Amino acid sequence: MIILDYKSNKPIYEQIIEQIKWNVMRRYLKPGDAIPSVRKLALELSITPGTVAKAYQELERQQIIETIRGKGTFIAGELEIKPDEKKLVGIKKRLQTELMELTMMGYDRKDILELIMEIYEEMRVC
Amino acid sequence: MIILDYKSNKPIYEQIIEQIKWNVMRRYLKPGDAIPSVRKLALELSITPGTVAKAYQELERQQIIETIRGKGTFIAGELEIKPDEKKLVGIKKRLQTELMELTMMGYDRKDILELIMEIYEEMRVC
Amino acid sequence: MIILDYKSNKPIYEQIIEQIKWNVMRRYLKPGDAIPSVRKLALELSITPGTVAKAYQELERQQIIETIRGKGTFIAGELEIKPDEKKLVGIKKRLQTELMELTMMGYDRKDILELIMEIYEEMRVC
Amino acid sequence: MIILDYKSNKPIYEQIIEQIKWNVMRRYLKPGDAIPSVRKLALELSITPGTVAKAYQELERQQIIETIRGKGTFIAGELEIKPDEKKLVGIKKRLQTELMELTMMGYDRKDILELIMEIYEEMRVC
DNA sequence: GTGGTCTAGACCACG
DNA sequence: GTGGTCTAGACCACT
Repeated sequence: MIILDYKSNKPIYEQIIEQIKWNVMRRYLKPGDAIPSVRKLALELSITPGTVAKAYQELERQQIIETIRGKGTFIAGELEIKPDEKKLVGIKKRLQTELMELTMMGYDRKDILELIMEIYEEMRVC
Repeated sequence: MIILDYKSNKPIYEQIIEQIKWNVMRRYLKPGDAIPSVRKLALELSITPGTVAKAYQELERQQIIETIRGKGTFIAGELEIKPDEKKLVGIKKRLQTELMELTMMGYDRKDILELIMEIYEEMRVC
Repeated sequence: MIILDYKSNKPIYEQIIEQIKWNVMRRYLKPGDAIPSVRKLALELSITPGTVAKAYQELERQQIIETIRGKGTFIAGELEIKPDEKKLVGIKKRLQTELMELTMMGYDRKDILELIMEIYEEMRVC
Repeated sequence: MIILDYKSNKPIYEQIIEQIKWNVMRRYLKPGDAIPSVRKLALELSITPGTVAKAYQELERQQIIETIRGKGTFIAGELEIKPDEKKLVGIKKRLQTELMELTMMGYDRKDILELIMEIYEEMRVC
């Protein structure tokens, strides 16, 4: 199940990518599982097929899904967990920005760690 | 000193906002300090004054800076430190996204907390 | 329908903000209603899209409207109704100025209250 | 005594005009009373003489003060309280805008009248 | 199509 | 000198 937030600044297609990746990681979707066709998902989400197609293209580029012509789209074999230094640098930069905002809102070290823990737990449940 | 990354997807005016906030938080800029005029900073950064003005206006809206008509722009006296539920929700959402990315890269709870602490300490170095 | 007074000292973008707020308050625009696109309104009013965009961005910050990427702009679901101390101080200052002017024109307490009531009733006519 | 708010959007010279007019109306300044020279007031307020001069010019145009060459500047003879329809229309428009803002902040008829009364009483005291 | 960002100018009021 | 507003374009990402 994918839930979209149309008001978010995050593009719809990125939200789809993120949620499918998350489902794969949490093993709700396993290698070989079929995922809905572009049209079907587009209908389900009431968005244009182009947006879904864009998400699927990116997922295929990242080798998370595979499209088999005439058959459909499937979760790819195995996820590689490779430490990506470049990606980590980006994450750290963005985390730092958010931590700065929190600090300016009056959050101290304890508050921030508590918030992070809270978000982490919420995330594991969903 | 403000350094722009023209290749970043982050808008230039947001980069300016972030770096000025940063300088305020690290006490490089103190209440009452003047910041460069719109035109001067625009010249320095080789961008148009409009872009700098947009950044300054947003900073004023957030009460980080104050403009005095015909005089210039200055760091505001009191910093906010007011709880803003809406803003916090946005921050939490963005933090969750980053935490998800980390989890997908193999980070567990301990690793994440360590990373956050590391970023926090880097940030606090005054 | 928005009517601009080009001779007014009030900036065009503020006039747009005010009139849209006005229409929302009088229920001519209801939550979920679409408002004209930036370009369309700009054409209608014979102004540049940038000016309309500025008005829309301020309205979005005030959570009067919501923009959905690639779709358009809509009246927000919930209207604020949150006490904003800073904003109230500004309003009081401006009201005091007008009350002073009225007093200097010979209005006493009764006259002022009558005038306020008259303006209020005019405004409430839905 | 004149008190300036440098952070206000209201121009300094307008603040001076407003406060002198107010003092005249409240009879703290009576016809024939001398007011400080441009330079003296500028020194007192730590502003440039040009700004004071601008205020005095406007006050003279409105026949509230008179400049006698070589003698100084004085409060003019009698204030005419003439109902100025054009001015009243402007005041009503601005009052309506503020009332709209208050209504959108959740103020009802009673709240608004109370606020107006409160502002009116504060004004009479100062 | 939509809004968001940016450029390169201009004019204005203010001090 | 300062910031505020506006114009008339442009390019971009998203849907």
